[in-house]
Amino acid sequence: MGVQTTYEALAEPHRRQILDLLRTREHLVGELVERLGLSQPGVSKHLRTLRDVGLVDVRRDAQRRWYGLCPAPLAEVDAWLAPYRAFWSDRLDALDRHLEENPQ
Amino acid sequence: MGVQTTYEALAEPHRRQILDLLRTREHLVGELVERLGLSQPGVSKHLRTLRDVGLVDVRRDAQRRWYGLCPAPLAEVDAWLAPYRAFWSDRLDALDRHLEENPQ
DNA sequence: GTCCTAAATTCCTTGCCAGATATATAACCA
DNA sequence: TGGTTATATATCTGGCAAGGAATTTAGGAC
Repeated sequence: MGVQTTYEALAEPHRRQILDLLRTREHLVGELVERLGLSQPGVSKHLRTLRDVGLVDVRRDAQRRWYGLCPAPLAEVDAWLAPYRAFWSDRLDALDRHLEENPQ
Repeated sequence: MGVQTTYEALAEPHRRQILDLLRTREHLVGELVERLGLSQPGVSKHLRTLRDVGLVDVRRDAQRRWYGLCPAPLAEVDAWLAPYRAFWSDRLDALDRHLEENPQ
């Protein structure tokens, strides 16, 4: 139940922030709590959401849990974005041409 | 008020569907209503949301409104995604596994 | 003017999400 | 054993988003 798609998971700013942190290295829940300034249950709930959509995985270490990034679902978003990318790369090309043809 | 970020706008499947349709050509509200199977006010409200975050613009034509794509905000998402892209360019197999486990 | 069409806005309901507090689980240590 | 640490879950609440029906706005045709 609840958040089911990668897009929904990314809609929440704190969850994007968590992913940004996990991109550099694995983090403990407590570390994320400190960084985000949220309550511990709040962070745990976001991590649960991210895990449910496959953006994150857990490694147990005694009482601790190391959370790490699972980038695969982001590739799906990237694939959706792909046909749009042609759009603004075209426009940037047009801008480049315009600037070349109209030097300052 | 309401939806304020591109990410939130993209979280709603109907809105992504609208963008996909506008990618090919401009559309009238009525055309989108037919394609989406939503009520006319429902579609108008999604279009309002998309316009508020700058993903769409309108061209008036008598009583009609032609809606067109504004891809610029998607470039922002693409920029956020960029550092993650390095992750799966190494591991395209991870994407394959993910898509196999989550078929559409 | 009246009628018709296209789209936006208003109003209302329903459902769900984010957040906090409190409690539970579980592993370590003395 | 009891106490402490780390994290998860339960419960509650406020707010807001999505949807439809009804209404309003605005333009065009007659």
